Amino acid sequence: MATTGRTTRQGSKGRGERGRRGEAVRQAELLGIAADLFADRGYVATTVRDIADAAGILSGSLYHHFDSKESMIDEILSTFIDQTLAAYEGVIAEGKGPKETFEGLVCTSLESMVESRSAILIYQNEARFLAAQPRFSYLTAAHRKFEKIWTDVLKQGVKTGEFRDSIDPKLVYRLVRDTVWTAPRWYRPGGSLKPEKIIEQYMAVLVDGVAKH
Amino acid sequence: MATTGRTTRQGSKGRGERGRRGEAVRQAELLGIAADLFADRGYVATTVRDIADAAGILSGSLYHHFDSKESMIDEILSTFIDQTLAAYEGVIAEGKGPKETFEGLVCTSLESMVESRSAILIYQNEARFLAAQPRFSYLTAAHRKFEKIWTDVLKQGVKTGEFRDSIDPKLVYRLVRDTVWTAPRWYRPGGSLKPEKIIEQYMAVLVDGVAKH
DNA sequence: CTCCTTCCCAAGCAATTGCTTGGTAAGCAT
DNA sequence: ATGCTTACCAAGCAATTGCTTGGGAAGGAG
Repeated sequence: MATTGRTTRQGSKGRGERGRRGEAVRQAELLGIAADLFADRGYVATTVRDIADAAGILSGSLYHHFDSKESMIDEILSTFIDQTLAAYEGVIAEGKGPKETFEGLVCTSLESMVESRSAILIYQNEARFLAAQPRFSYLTAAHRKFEKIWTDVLKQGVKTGEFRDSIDPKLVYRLVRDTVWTAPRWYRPGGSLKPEKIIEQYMAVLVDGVAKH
Repeated sequence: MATTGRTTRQGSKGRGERGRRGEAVRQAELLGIAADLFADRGYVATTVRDIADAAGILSGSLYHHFDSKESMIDEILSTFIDQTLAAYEGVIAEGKGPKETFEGLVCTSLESMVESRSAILIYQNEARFLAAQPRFSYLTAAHRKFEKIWTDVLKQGVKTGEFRDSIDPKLVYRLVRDTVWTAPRWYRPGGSLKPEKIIEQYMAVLVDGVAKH
């Protein structure tokens, strides 16, 4: 096991590449690699050796940049949540009506699939298990903020009469949330199915349903 | 629970049975325990010792009933898929119109939350990773059957004019599927939120949307 | 040049993993 | 009593896990 032929790490690239760059840059690089692996193998199933291999270094070397495997997923998730929360608040800040705001939230969520696909997948797949640990209590907090943002918009829409008053905001929030956050599971970046098409269809169904009126 | 409720196999009918009837009962019992653990800790994160502990036996004793941990999840998933496929085909067999059939499929899927909650969660969380292995190729096959059933109904509805002709059957199928299969993540059996309420709200949104017409 | 820091390798450790082996107590039939 | 089967325990093994330690090569600063 110890005598794998992988000991010569630099492939085509020379040592010169190992020049001095910002630590933050290298960290972000490694986090991107880790996020991709966590996303398509699962966090527990991904070993630190997997991550190191994908990065072209040895597993021990990862610990020069990170305290632990856990702090990697921590960084990935907290960054994603900060971004998402900021994006949502940006939509709210536009001060439009409930229907347009609702559409804006759906749109924003689906759009983030392109640049945050891995993070969304990790959040969807692992957050539920991680949230039990104190370290990841911010996940539960974020969850509540998300819920408030969405349900407020739905309630407002019912009040103004734009949304049907028979809807249960909490339940509809869950439906919509599950819908938009699960799309990255089958969405393939760069595929023939464009995000715009998905947004159009999802928006149409969520707002008007599948039935003809 | 650990009471040795020995099955009285007095009849001893066919010799082919070889007295394995008690074994099937115990197996189902252990599978239920394993399914619950897989569902709320994840398959990889659940150890065979966890399962054995929950069952009140030692980990090695599990291997009297199962070849491997993998064959446990295999059994759980294949059983779930068979049940679901049968239920879907039952709805189709009623021979109703597209809208009622669509509603029947949504209803059936959500209803299965009650008795197959763990299995749905496992299917949602682990199938994507497992499907890569040849042993679990039936997951991909089932996936295709599900897709055909749903999209056929949607296409039929467009043809009869009950559904809007602007919908993309494949995309809408994904939306609906993700929606109904993700609900078990937050649904709590025995809670105050009844499945009927969820079904009613989900049906309303998916068919008619949130907007007032 | 020398010193210091950065970023990595080489080796390995303690714990945990899925699973195996050999044995045994209990039930039932002959 | 004898023999067979069932369902378990007790012990442990090989592999893998996250992580640690000690060192070494490279480059900027003095």
